[in-house]
Amino acid sequence: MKDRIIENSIRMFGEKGFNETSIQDVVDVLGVTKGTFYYYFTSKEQLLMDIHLQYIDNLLSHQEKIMENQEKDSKSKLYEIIFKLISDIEKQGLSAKVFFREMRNLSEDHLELIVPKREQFRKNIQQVLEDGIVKKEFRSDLPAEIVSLGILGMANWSYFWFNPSGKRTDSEVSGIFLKMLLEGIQRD
Amino acid sequence: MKDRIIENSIRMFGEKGFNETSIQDVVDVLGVTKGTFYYYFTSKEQLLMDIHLQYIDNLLSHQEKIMENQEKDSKSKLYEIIFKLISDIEKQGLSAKVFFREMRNLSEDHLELIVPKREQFRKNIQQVLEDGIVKKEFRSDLPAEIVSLGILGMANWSYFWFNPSGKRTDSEVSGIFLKMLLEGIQRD
Amino acid sequence: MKDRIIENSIRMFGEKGFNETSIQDVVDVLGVTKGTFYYYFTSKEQLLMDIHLQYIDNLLSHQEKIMENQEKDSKSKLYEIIFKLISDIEKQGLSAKVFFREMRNLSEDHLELIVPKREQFRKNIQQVLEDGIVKKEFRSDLPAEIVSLGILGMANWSYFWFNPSGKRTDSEVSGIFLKMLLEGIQRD
Amino acid sequence: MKDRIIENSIRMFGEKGFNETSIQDVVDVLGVTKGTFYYYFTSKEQLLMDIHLQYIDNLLSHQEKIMENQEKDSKSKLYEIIFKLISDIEKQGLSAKVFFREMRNLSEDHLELIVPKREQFRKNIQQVLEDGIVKKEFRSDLPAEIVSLGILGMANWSYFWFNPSGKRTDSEVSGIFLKMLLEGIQRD
DNA sequence: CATGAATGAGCGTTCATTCAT
DNA sequence: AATGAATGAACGCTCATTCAT
Repeated sequence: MKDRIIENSIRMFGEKGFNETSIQDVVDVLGVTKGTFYYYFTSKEQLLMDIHLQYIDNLLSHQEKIMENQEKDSKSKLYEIIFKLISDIEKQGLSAKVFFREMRNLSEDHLELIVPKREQFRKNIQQVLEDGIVKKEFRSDLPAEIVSLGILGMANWSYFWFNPSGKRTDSEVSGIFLKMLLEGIQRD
Repeated sequence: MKDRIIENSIRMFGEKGFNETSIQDVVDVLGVTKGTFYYYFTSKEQLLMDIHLQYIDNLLSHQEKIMENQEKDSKSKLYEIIFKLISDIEKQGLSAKVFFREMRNLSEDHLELIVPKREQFRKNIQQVLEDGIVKKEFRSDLPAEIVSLGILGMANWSYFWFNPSGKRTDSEVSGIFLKMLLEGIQRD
Repeated sequence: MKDRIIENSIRMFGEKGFNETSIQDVVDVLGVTKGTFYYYFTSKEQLLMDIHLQYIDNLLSHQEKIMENQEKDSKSKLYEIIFKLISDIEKQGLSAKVFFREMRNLSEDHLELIVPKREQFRKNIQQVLEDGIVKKEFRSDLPAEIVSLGILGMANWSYFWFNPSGKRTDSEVSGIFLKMLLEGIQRD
Repeated sequence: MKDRIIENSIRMFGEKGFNETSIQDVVDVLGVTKGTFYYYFTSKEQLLMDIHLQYIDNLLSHQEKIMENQEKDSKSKLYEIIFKLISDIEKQGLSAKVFFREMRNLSEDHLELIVPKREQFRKNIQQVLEDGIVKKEFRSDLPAEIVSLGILGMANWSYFWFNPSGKRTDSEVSGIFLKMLLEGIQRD
């Protein structure tokens, strides 16, 4: 039941928004009553926190699996991270939507748990960049921190416009973004 | 008074969010009553629309001034557009925050006015890219549409992290982003 | 201006209702501001009172003119009173609507002025009936008070259904009502 | 609780009017909170609709029982219908008051349900009249439609003046009205 | 005469939350 | 494990009224 509530509310929060979806809305769909909800969750915000944790933990563990791979070079890792972000829109787009849009509805206490994880995700990208600089794959005159933020922006922003059933696939978009990043758009 | 209400609510909407700020909150700060608010605005959403219009119209008119300039090459124009977006965070960062975060609270009717303007802003970036391709400043094998979205993402995302009083200035960040974009991060 | 306000509000109160019509609505149509309204009227209810007075005074004075006529018999007078009520729907239907529907919005003090006039109107009908009984025009075994109330009900109720541009004219309906009243609907 | 709310609001709407009675007023009397009200009703208007339905359905079913009776002649049926209307003032006078006065506060959608029922009630009276004409109980030269409206007016209007504890009983008044109707007030 | 700004009280409604059963 | 009744605080909004200018 707890899982059913989570699944359902991801869908509803993603489609209508957290504030726009009442607990009544959620339980109505499941055919149970509000009492049931409060048996499994201490508050609406707690549910939101669960969704956030589930999403960022999955993302982080996936990212770490990519990073641990010793055989791949930094470019490949970068590609895979970007691809993961963009392809996630297709696979668990609503979770992502909730994650990016509704974080501000978390309590201070919960934010203190989520923000570092989010920051960790960015730092991992920065790590990939710095590794690549050391391995002479990437140029060394651009600060990895700002570059990582630029990459994240590019990828995350796609949640606002990327349409999985549109004319470009996730791997196409990821490919274009990687080329931009690596080679630049300037004509040689 | 109307202007005072707008200024104040930009600040409050930016800091706490649109839904999290009640009209009572807004008027309390100004020391007036709710009646006064409704003397100047027909609804809370109308106020949000006013803020949106003010922001996007300013952005668009500035962008168009940049684009009209015949003497500058496409690279310079790209830099100026990116710089405008990032430096705006300093000057009217809260307006930007409201614009990027609260659009979903606009009514259908109002969205029909805002969305095309927002899209126009992106199309203008695409135009700069396409001009650059024709003038052989930019490579021609990357689709200008996706690239424009990547640029927008990079720049807009900075609203979530760019700190005007942090260790990097707006022009530094813009410069780094431009270098990334033009030359790529790959080592030659 | 005062008259223009009255005329206009009769129309608006009649069409939309007293509570449903705001002073703003009224002054908007006239192209003036609320301040102007309060220059001419001390309150919204005062305006309603003026409308009531104007209507009932006109009705009463007309009724008294009918009653004073020495040449007419009681039947004719009854017909004329009923006809006046029903034909008024055509000529000043909205005033009548306001009068019948919105009286409850008058203050206690104002009601004390209107109710006796309204009661006077009924008593005058009763008087016509009693005169007719004395003159042997009407049967004497029906209490004139209850009969007068029945007549009033029949006539006033027509405000809810009588349509001046419908298939029956005001004089037709008045004629039918008079026949009912005088001769009864029973077959001899 | 739902029934207690309905009963109470009939009384309050009847005494003060629908618009003049706030939900706060209603729940205060019951010693509960507004939340409770909205647990049982979706809106204030929904409550009004419930009251209307309850009233007209009771009236119609009673009327139909009268009409089905094969043993009674049309005159008796007419009497019983009039008597039902007038005696109802005693038994559920406030419901009637609400029904006659507050219908305009129903929504379009709800009106579409109530108006035909109200019209059905009048049509049933017309039917009794037409049956009586066929059976030669009533004269045939008066249009049954207008006569039915006159009868309804007479009876309904009594809600504005009939006082159950006054000097005339409901059956007295009904009797007088029936005599008026059948025999007319004219002296033979 | 008329305006325009402001008030303040009230209203219908929503909704997360509680709790006895 | 789940229900259903109830709470209470807040919210967006309306509107008759006031008053300095």
